[in-house]
Amino acid sequence: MKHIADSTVRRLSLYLRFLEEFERQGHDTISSGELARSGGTTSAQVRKDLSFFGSFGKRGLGYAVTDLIASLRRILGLEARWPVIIIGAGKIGAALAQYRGFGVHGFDVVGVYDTDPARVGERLAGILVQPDAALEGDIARLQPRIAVLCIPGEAAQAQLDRVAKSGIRAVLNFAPTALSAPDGVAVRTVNMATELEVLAFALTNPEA
Amino acid sequence: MKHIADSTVRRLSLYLRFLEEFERQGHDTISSGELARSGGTTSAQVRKDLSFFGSFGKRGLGYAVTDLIASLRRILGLEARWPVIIIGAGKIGAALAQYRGFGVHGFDVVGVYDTDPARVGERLAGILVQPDAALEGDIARLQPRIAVLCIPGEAAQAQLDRVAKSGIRAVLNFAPTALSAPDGVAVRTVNMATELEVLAFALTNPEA
DNA sequence: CTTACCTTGTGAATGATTTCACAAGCGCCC
DNA sequence: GGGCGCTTGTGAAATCATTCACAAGGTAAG
Repeated sequence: MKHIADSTVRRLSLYLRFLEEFERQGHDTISSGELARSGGTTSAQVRKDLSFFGSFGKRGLGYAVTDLIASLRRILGLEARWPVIIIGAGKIGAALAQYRGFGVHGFDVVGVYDTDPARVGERLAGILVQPDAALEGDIARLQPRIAVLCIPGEAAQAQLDRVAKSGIRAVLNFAPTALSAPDGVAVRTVNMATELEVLAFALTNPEA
Repeated sequence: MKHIADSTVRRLSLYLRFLEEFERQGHDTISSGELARSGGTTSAQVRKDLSFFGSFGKRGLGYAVTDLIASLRRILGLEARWPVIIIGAGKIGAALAQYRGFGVHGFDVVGVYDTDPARVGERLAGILVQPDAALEGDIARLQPRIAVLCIPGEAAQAQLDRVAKSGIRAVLNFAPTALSAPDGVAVRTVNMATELEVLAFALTNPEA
């Protein structure tokens, strides 16, 4: 397959959000233009994004909402559910573990881990917090595909390397550090400081 | 000023993170190559990013760490502190309100708001949760420059429009919806579902 | 002072992404 | 069936971002 740009995949996910909303509102079909307006992009962009994966619309009519949802879910790899582990049961980790939107979108939290004995044994949304030492065994047993790191920056690289060694190939990092990703491991970092700084820049340079 | 790409600003923020770390480790100077290696980019990229704003290095020697930190902070608009309000004191809002990293990077949480009477009056990291109705008055009084939305998706657009009307020009959105930004308002959305879906796509299409 | 060695800053080249523009397809109505 | 209005899918063009490559400038040592 031709390489697909990250920006394209992000937009596909966004389109999926809107299509789900459109479906709830009872719409049967939608045009690239309507989808574009919801997502702040252009109709040509929508069509180009989809064209990388095939042809999903009917000329003159638009896209069948339900079919397009199914196609996008297949494209994004959401036909099966993805087991996820959360590493770190602090404020952010606990908030994520209890976030129901996770499950709605096809991701199941199958484990939560922490090094702090005071947190081990806590129950978060039906999951018992496990000791950090249980990680390798649980990865082998539960076969999670994605790890979410909710730990301090200084611990993040070590835990990334550790889960990578156990076979995890996708990591979502909330630690405020850039990580160097082991070969073949997809890492995405969500960094609050960076997001705020981009906003500060925008406020400081209104014209840029 | 020439328009600066979003990707450039994000990298500048990343460079700043590394430079702070380098400074702690006692380094006086750093070359574009070293900075690039830390941030997973190339030396030419580092130099090009900086060149949009001026000339900060010494040929043959590299960059003076402390000076470059100061320059980046000035470029990003971090010379003054930014007052921030958090709207929504649920799991995520409360976690953010208590996150110390906020303050470290020059952002001060000056208000937390919630519509739920049960949450109003709670104390989060020294801030009392205020009723939603106090929002307009507090914005006029406290002059926050950034609002962080930690509320359900269906409420997000309305609250965005509301704070925009009160004069807020930068919003960080944690609600799982794309928002249409009023004119002149910078909005950044952090969407967990999208991040996870990008990872699911990467796992499903290892070659893409 | 001169040479050897580094590293920056930056036009030019390349590569990637977005936008344009239009032929082709479909539904509907007469 | 033919014409009209609408919308897709897609090469080609334009724009935007990254990488290359090298002249210019600096340090250090002899």
